[in-house]
Amino acid sequence: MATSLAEENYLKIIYRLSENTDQGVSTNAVAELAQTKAASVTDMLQKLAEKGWVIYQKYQGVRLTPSGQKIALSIIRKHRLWEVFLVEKLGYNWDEVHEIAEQLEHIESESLIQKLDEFLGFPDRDPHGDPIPTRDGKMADQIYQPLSEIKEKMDCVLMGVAKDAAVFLQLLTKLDLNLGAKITILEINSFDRSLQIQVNSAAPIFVSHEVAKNILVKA
Amino acid sequence: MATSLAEENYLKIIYRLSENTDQGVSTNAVAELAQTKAASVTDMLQKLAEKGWVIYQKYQGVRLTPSGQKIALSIIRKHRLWEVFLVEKLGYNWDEVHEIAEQLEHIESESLIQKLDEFLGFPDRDPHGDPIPTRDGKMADQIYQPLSEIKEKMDCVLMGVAKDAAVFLQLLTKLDLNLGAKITILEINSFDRSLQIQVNSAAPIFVSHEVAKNILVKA
DNA sequence: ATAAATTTTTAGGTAAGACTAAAAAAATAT
DNA sequence: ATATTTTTTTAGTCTTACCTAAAAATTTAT
Repeated sequence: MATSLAEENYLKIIYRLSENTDQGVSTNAVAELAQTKAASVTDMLQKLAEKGWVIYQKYQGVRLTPSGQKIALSIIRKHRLWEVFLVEKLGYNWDEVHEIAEQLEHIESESLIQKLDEFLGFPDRDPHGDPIPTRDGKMADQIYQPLSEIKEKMDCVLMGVAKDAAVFLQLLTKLDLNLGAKITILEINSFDRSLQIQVNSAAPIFVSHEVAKNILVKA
Repeated sequence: MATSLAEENYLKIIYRLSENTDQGVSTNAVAELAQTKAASVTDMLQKLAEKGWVIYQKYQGVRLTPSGQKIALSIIRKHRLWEVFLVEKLGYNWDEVHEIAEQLEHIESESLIQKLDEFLGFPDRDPHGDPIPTRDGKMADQIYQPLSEIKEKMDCVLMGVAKDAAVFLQLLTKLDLNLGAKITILEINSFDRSLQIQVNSAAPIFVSHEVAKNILVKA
């Protein structure tokens, strides 16, 4: 069945909100991410339920059916492949690609995505370290852990981010915290849980707990 | 001012229909290309006129204003650059790219098109030989002439096509009539104006006047 | 020049996807 | 346990872009 742009965006949002919980996703949470009003969300959830892409019961939140999940994953796959293209082939920085990929993810062509995937050398992570779902709708787990959970004195490598807001990514870039950066944790301050770290053996810097939570590393 | 997808398509269609004539473009002609009804076209023309993109007077047809033309050319520029990408980088054939480019042409990002243009090596023709408008909205003339206008015994090179319907392009491909093919006109049959030609020095073949009209060559 | 045919426009409606305001249900606090 | 607050839903509109049917203008044919 055909999916409209609005429907695809809702499914993607519901998917994202479902990742952390096995509860139904609340109307308000969806409204916030969709940048719309709760009343509009209710409307749309009813429509998505009719089409069989979500399970929705009044006041009980919403969850994706297998077919809804499949659609969401195909949008995410397209989004992430296009991000790889934008960074690897067109030379964008990792903080610049999100908006453009939001548009490109809705282009409809099976063959296009297959050929793009091949052109990019079948990448399995996007420029933010997020796994790219496979063609048959399987997505690898996020195997990396937040920097905030690494112990003092340990070494690790920056493999991804848990948040791709441009302001956050720009901060990381400014601190030389790029994909693949070698990080040594010198000290964790118990007061505010901020970290003193060394990036690529340069002079030590401080990062807040909030930042560390959103940096994903391989120990 | 922002342009919706529908508006962009109308402007593009009006541009195309204006290319051959300096008359206003008729409502019906637009309706046919837009695959919609004349009444819907009238609605839209009034809206486009309010926005200052077309000059429209009841029963008098429509023509683009400079700002409307600028929008149309930017859509055409995007369409053709994406076609180059699809053929040159992703390995599509020239008869497969039109539909996908119809979607990609509406992606909105100045920087994306600049970077794409650069990535492709600043091409000035698309895979069908059509000129790509420049960033500031200038489009080179179609400098090639139809094969149907070349004299007997002359040699020429296939530089483009005047029609990009898939069935036509597939026929050309089957006849080995690809971009750059060397064509020698052996004979023009006065009865039906069909041509006997030789392609890349292979065995002679016949093509109809209709086909010859839509093949663009450099003498 | 008038009649017939065609094209174009107007009028009135529909569906998608958003909105506001008000009502209803659920969650939280006293 | 009841009152208050918050969340969610319903009801009623709006805009965009399309539709059909009928009216009006234009073009073509006689």
